[in-house]
Amino acid sequence: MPLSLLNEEQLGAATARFGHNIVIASAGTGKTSTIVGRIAHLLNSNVAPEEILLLTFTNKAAAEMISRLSTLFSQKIASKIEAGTFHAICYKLLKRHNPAILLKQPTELKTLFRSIYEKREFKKLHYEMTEYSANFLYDTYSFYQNTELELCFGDWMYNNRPDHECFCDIYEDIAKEYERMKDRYGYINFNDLLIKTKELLNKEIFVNFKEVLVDEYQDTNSLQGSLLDKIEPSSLFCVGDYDQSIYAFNGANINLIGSFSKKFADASVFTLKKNYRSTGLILSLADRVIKFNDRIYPKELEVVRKDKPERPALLEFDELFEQYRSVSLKIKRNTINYDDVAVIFRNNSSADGMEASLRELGISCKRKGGKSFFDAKEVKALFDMYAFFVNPKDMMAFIHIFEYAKGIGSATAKDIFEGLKRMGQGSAYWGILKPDTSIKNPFEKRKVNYQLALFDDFVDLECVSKFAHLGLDETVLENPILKHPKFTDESAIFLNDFCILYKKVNKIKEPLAMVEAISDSNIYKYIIEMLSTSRALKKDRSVDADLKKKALLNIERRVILIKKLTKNHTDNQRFLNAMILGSSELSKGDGVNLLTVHASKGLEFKDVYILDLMDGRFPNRKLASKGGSIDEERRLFYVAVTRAKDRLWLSYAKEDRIKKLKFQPSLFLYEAGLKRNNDEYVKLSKEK
DNA sequence: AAATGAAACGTTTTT
DNA sequence: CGTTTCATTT
Repeated sequence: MPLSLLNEEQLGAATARFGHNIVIASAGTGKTSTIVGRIAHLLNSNVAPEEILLLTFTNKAAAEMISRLSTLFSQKIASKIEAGTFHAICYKLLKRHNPAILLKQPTELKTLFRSIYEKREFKKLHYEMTEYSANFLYDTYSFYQNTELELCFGDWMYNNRPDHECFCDIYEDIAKEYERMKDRYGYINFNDLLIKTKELLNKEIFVNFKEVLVDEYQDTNSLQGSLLDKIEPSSLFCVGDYDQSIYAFNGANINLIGSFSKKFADASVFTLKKNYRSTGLILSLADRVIKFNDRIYPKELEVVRKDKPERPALLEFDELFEQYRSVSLKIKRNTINYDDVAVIFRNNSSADGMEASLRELGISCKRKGGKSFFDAKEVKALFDMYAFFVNPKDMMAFIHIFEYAKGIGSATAKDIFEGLKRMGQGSAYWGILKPDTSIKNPFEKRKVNYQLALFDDFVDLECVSKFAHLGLDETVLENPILKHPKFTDESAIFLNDFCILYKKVNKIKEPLAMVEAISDSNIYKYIIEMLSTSRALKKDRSVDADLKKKALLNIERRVILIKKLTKNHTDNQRFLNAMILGSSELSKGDGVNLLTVHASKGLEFKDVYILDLMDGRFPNRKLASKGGSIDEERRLFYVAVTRAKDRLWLSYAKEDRIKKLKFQPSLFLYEAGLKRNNDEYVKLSKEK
């Protein structure tokens, strides 16, 4: 019985009556156990597993809790519980009602946004003002969608940035066209998952959950909050910690947790105070610092551990890389098991130096975040092909693939895609596999720029027979798409290889088989040949054979990793979706954990080293202008510190010799009482 | 419209 | 430092 393992305060929360319950759970107080206990209690009270919805911040967290439940109950019961992130759950629901949706990577839709943005003329209206960049506007729009529920984008922009009044209409218009374009292509992004689900709940669809549980409630944003309102469960069980709210940049609305008991008349508030994780000295350090923030709920942490603790230590260094090297050395000397160690930092930029230093000492480490992995061109290319094969409507994927063909850029690639669609009666799928050869001209007549007079309109199509000598596949041979004047022998072969692969993968349902088919194909080999060559280019434009070999090996390694990722996946669509929704959740190998503070959320380690505690870097003062606050930075510090179970080191360097920067110690080191120098402290405090 | 070469830039965090 | 964006050429 899991409930018997809970302490009194946890048990009280876990067995709370149906209704609106909020649990204020400080770091290390057994939040996860309480949620698991709560679900156990529900199941014991004859609530059916499919009547329970568990919303977590990461899919990993959801999987962990479900796995814990499956040991308590049966696997069969545990797997029936709806559990996942807001986004994952919404995706599931949407897909059920509209199977045609295509979830795309955020950067992908940014490209679409930019293409719309770039057609606008700002300067003609106001010479004296500079408009926001497409990038900034996209991010701002995304933030708007997560936080604003009433106003339209233009009005919201006007309220927030009145100096941009003259552009607000254009901004709004861009956003509207962006929405239209997404609709037209069937694309959706992360925000749309929530927005469209909300719309769905507004009309036809009802979901019926006896209880909805929300983990990490402090990081819920207004949009997610409104989604909860729409679901309107008869019983709501939210768990969070005000002091660990670190997602303001994503619209996390700290007021949701603060106003919970005002919003619901029947609300019960539970507080978990007993900390099992950390030593008293670590906790008192965390507590000293977080006390500088305003309190919403009173909070005293109770230290449960009575073992004799090691004092958290300050590490001071003259130079940035000396810090990384010394900390690495310290880890080597101090550590029995590298997996128990975490190195935590505010900015990802700290990771490279640290990783290099660890590697130098032969210490293995793992970094969270597949960002660089999924951004690699060879990975993108593979997944673009994958995406198109699974979903031939995906025009952007098609364009990206064909940009690799010599002489074909995005414009021609689009022509080809539209052409194939026409050849297949509206579906590129048939346009490739069974083109309608009776169509003489598959291309739209377009207005070309006659002023440049560079190219003719596509009135005079080339003859398909000019590729007869290439020995093309029968489906490609007669395909009128080859009439496009941009096709050369080389790009015709590219198309040919593409079609052959398409035919081959057409019936494949297994992700692993799919990845293998793609990576073994001629066309993929052609692409990685291009990539490795360009990576091995020297200044005099000759190819460094050694570098090229290395580049190919790197690519191969990534392909192997992709193959590994297909493990546990049996469905193409789901695999692809998981790659997008959980692209940052993979971490590989074992060894020291290198983590940003954000990534460390919810984790715990015996030994924790916090790096680069310099004013400007942590706290990151650049962010103040962008909606960040020193309070939020302080919460980040609090989260980082409370990851530590046994030992804690706080480290900073006085200078970056490479970038020629001098640093002051972080304000938080003073607040923690680790540094005493009143002049500096007063100065730093004033700056906030 | 695409390829090539030059310059700039950028480092906050996540689904 | 490596990638991304910009400008120039074909």
